[in-house]
Amino acid sequence: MRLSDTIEEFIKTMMREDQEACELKRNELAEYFHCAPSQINYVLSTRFTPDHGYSITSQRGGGGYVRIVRIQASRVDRLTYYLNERIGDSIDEQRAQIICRQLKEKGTISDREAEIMSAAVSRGALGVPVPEDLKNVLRARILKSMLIASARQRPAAPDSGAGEE
Amino acid sequence: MRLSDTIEEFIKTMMREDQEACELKRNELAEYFHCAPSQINYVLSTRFTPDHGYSITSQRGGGGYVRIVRIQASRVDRLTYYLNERIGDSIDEQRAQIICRQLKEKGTISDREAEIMSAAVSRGALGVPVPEDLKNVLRARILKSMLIASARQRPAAPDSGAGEE
DNA sequence: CAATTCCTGACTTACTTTGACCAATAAGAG
DNA sequence: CTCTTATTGGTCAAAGTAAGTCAGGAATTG
Repeated sequence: MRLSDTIEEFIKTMMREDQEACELKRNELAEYFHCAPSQINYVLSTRFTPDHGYSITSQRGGGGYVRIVRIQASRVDRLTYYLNERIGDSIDEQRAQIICRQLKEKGTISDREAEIMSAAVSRGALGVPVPEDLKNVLRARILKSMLIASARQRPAAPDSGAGEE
Repeated sequence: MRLSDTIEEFIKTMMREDQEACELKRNELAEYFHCAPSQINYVLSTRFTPDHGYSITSQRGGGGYVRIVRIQASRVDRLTYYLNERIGDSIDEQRAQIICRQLKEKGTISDREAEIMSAAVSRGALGVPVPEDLKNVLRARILKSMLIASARQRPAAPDSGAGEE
């Protein structure tokens, strides 16, 4: 069995115990498996991607960590679909807006979230001197990042009024 | 857990008791946590800056102290302030992230929205071949667009744990 | 044997902690 | 009242800790 597979298993076992998230120390894990620390990154980047239903956050420096969060199973397929089929490496403004609207109508994201996402990929926001092609690449990256971030969290509560002040 | 985080927590707890302000003795606190006094300054300068919504005043010499005051402003003032002063025409990733976190703590945006905004201006999302300066200009434009979009909507419903940590 | 996947190490970036030295203030001495 | 001196807090740079990136070599697979 490959080391990567062993490490993958190990992490998934941790995951099973902690249910929806687990935290690990990259260097400790590397030492435990007698491998280079970057091996851990390899495993994470090949087996714990959003497509696989995971999202990673980390922190460097003293007390650093790597946190792996499981994306709810019910959302993985749809997320994968959006990330790969609908968005891909490049997307124009109009199609991006449509996606935001659809996600809102399906209740995947709230009205506010849809507005925020739309705004982030709007012509206005990206009105900076770079070629249109590049803007579309940017749109794709930004939109995907936002979707992954929203999938990582608990589902959107249908937003109603109320707030501070 | 990191010492800095522990100290941050400690101060925030003091803060909660005393409501909007608290006063501490730098050396006492350092001794209490068995650390260098300058560690306290580190915590203050990384977690209690005006950007984080706090203002610090201090006095040296006998009977010296450090006083931490929470800044509060109306929603409209805050939005104007954020748009013009804090973000401006260009902003780096870290500062953008702090703004998202602070808006969340203030309850202006939800946890999910904070994650989404953070993701939109993250290094990952903007990881495209353009010079760093331009990325910061983009960050500013994107973040401002999102803020304006969220302000146009009804206030965020606190979607989870809510409140500042 | 070509393509893919796996694994490593050198280099980079990010965050934390400490310590040596500096600056301000209060309190007491002259 | 002025001049020390003890008592605080501030600054900054260096060392410490930990994760990320990337190019390339090794192993596996078709």
